[in-house]
Amino acid sequence: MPRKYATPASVPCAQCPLRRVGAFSANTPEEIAFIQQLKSGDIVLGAGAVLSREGVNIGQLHTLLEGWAFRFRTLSSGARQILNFLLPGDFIGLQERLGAHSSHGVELLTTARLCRFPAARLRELYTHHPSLGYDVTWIAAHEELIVDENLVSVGQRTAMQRIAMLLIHLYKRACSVGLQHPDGRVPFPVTQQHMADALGLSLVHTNKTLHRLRTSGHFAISNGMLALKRPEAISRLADYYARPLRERPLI
Amino acid sequence: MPRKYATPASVPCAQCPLRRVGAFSANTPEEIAFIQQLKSGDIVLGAGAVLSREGVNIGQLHTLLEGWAFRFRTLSSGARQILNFLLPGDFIGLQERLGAHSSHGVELLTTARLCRFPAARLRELYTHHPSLGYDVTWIAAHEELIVDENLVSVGQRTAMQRIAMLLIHLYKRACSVGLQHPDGRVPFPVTQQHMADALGLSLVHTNKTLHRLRTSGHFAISNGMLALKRPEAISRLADYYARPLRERPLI
DNA sequence: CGATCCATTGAAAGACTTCAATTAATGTGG
DNA sequence: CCACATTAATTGAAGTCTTTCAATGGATCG
Repeated sequence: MPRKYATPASVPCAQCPLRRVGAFSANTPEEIAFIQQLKSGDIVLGAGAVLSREGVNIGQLHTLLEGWAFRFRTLSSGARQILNFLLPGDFIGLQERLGAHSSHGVELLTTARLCRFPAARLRELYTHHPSLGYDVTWIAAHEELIVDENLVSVGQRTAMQRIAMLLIHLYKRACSVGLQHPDGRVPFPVTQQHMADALGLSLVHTNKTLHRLRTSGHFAISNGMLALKRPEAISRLADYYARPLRERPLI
Repeated sequence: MPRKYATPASVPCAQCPLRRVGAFSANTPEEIAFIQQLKSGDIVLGAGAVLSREGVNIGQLHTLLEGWAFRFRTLSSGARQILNFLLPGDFIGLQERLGAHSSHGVELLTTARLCRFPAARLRELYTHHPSLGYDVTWIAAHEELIVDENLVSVGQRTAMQRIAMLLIHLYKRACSVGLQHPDGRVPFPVTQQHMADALGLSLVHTNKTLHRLRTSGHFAISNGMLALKRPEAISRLADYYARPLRERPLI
């Protein structure tokens, strides 16, 4: 059930822990102060909570501070397509147009902490700090690239390749925001059903394919942690070319 | 071969024919004048021309004025995934980051006329006209929704549904920019190979499925024109819910 | 210690792909 | 304007990847 936890003390944006992981581009003190006053507060939601439903517009924008989530769409048959996974630093809600119904839902994979802004104030960002407006466009375009990548997988790769792709891709993304443990493992709160829904595969086939990949020593999952035994082999298998990671904006 | 036609006289933005079809939101004369001086000119390319290649950044942004195009990615196996189709009014190049390699290519389906801007000047839009910057974000987010829709099709719909979806979707989009003829038909410069590449299907299966849809009287294609005989039946088949069309920005 | 969620397996059925050719349509050059 | 070349559309048949059906095992939790 979507438990909403007591609102924790809101961390000041200037001290935002995300800004220390090095994945994000720096902002001026003025910009950070502006973001700060835009922010209406932090919220914490439990695993499985639905941040927003399909067809409903919550009028709020979020930045994921901690935890994982995903964007999805459901067909009338009940089939669900996961559009992309959301990790710390990701911005949520740009696709919702003011006053329009949202075409997708957002659900949390883990307990998560989010930073909240009223969507109605997004415009202020553009008028007061054009450079932040530019950043928001960057963020939107970047998320589209991730969806592109998923579409390529689902449309052109075999089940084995899709799974390899998902593993390596999420692994890299997790690492990029500092989630990697000293032993090289990263948290992996994704069930096989989630993987199936993201990759356009049945649960059964996902399980069997995953099993073969695991048996052949490509990866291991235990206690919700993912270890990639042979990253190069997985990358090759998935036909994955890592684009050099660049600093990205954080709002 | 990518023939580049002689550069035609550039149409002034204030007289842009696209602004008359009613699908686009109005801009102030100042905004239009600003866009005008940003524009480096019109170009016309022939069908099959490659506007930009995967891995290459052309440093140019375009608005498609006339004609059709598509964005795509190719795997090392040679398999190609069409990410989305581009129709008049669509903006091209937002996913390319300055200095970064492009992850996808753009190819023309028909002879097309495009309006060109230097990508390096995009920032000026935000500083001089924040509202246009906001529009650009809108455009990026909107294109993502279209890719989302494609991903849902490829991941969750049957071959029959995918094709129905593609037909109805492109039909509506073509209508929205005034391409509909009095008899209800719209131009349809998409080959079966393009459909297959967009839907993650083989050419053979695309052909056979298309054949069944045509035989059952759902649609007809002749002379590069598409007629939808029973739009409701196709929509139902595809599990397609049309979102109300709203005016969208044009840059 | 049930209840519930997630992972696992075997077997049968089916949707879609691949292979291989043929036919239709479109375009080019002489 | 016809002949030849090329691209696009069709069709049949065999093969396979993936799905669906049906159960079972494991882990977590109040």
